[in-house]
Amino acid sequence: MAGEAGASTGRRCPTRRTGRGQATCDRLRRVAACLFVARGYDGVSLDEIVQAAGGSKTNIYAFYGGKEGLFVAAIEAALGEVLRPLTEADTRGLALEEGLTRLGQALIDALLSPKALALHRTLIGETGRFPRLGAAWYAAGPATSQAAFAGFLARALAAGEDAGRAPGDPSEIAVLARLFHDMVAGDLQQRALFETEPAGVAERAAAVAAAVRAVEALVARRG
Amino acid sequence: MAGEAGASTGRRCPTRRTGRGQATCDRLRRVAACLFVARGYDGVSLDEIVQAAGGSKTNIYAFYGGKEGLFVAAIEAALGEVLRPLTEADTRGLALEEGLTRLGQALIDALLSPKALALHRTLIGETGRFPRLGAAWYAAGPATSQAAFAGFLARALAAGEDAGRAPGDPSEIAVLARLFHDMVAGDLQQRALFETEPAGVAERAAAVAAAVRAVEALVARRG
DNA sequence: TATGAACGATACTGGTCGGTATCATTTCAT
DNA sequence: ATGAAATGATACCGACCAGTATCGTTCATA
Repeated sequence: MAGEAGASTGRRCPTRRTGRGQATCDRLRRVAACLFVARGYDGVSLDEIVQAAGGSKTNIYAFYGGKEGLFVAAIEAALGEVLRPLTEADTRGLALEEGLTRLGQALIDALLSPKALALHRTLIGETGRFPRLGAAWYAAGPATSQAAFAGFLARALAAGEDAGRAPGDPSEIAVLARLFHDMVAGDLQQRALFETEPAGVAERAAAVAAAVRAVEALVARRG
Repeated sequence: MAGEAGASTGRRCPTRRTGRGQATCDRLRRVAACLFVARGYDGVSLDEIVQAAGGSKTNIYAFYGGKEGLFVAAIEAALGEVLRPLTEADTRGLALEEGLTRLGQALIDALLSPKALALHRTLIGETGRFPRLGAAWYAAGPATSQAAFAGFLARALAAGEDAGRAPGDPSEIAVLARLFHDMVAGDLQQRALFETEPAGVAERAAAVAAAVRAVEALVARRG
């Protein structure tokens, strides 16, 4: 409910923010993001954030309207960074197998990173209290990855060796992208989230390879 | 740390539990399961559980050793029930497509049920505090489903129309089962967990159908 | 039925936390 | 420079909560 708007009572949102104020505001958000991601909403107290970031609780109410506003701002800022390596991967000119393998590796490495796992855990627990954040996570996560896969698939299938075939219905490509995403991420992510140790390099590579082989089989069989 | 053992201090664990006591013990666990699953560990107070279930806080310490013990007992009891319809599904004698479709439907319906979603959300948030529960969830969830798929695949491939082929390496079948599981559950489960409305019947059926088609393509191509 | 253990209700304790109030200090526009 | 606004530090309030203590009531067994 509370964004960056002013608090209901007490200190008003400043109309003329100081340079120092802006720095404190940013510092609070960064520190809060670390702590919230690591230990969840209820696991972190405002006093702890203030102690680690400097400033005072007064700032939190002036800048973010309260604990909930700070949480939303901190998480939203952290969301975009998780899949950065995937969206920035350059796959132009790569053949189907090579490009999918590279994208799949980037995805699984991003998803199994400690930060992504912690963010996932924190967000899923707070989707009830902050529905907007849940939707934002899906958009910045699975939806973004699938779009990246679909973009590459469309190019690779249009320009591939079997270019004589149908160029690939967009919806068919979207399904393919979704299946690939799920085959790469599904099980390894679940295990990383619920068990203690995430999968090692070999297991990740094997999962990606299996998913790539499956997509190739689907492509070869498509009519 | 605390199972059903006695509390560290205060009232000791009774050596001769009364009939009424047993009933209260069960009622506490059932009510606690509902509340914990719905609102998480921190979201429920002992007073609330006691008020809803009858009995008194004293029982919680006598029977379960404290809040953590009650949480573990309640969640563990709830774990086994989620995938009941999947493990009880009878697929003997069914062909590949029909059996996979039935199993896939059972899986997705179980995973998207409100109870399973709430349990998933609660557990994932508490995996840090209760690692044992996270592992138990994976074992009772994905691992169980995959085993069910693998069992059916082994039978179907051995007895199928193309029985003349290799009977199917067990590890190959396990990979196939994992891929099928992930293709059925992955995206729809993510969306249900993070967005507000779970997918409808049509979308579920489409996801299952796509996964079944993919498995058929893989089976046809295997060598 | 008598008796000791198990159980239920309730109040209390020590601690934590979100949010507010207060006041001293710093910043910046004039 | 100067004063009004912004910021920092701190104390405080009310609410909540896990866990304990106490005592009256109920049950099971002998």
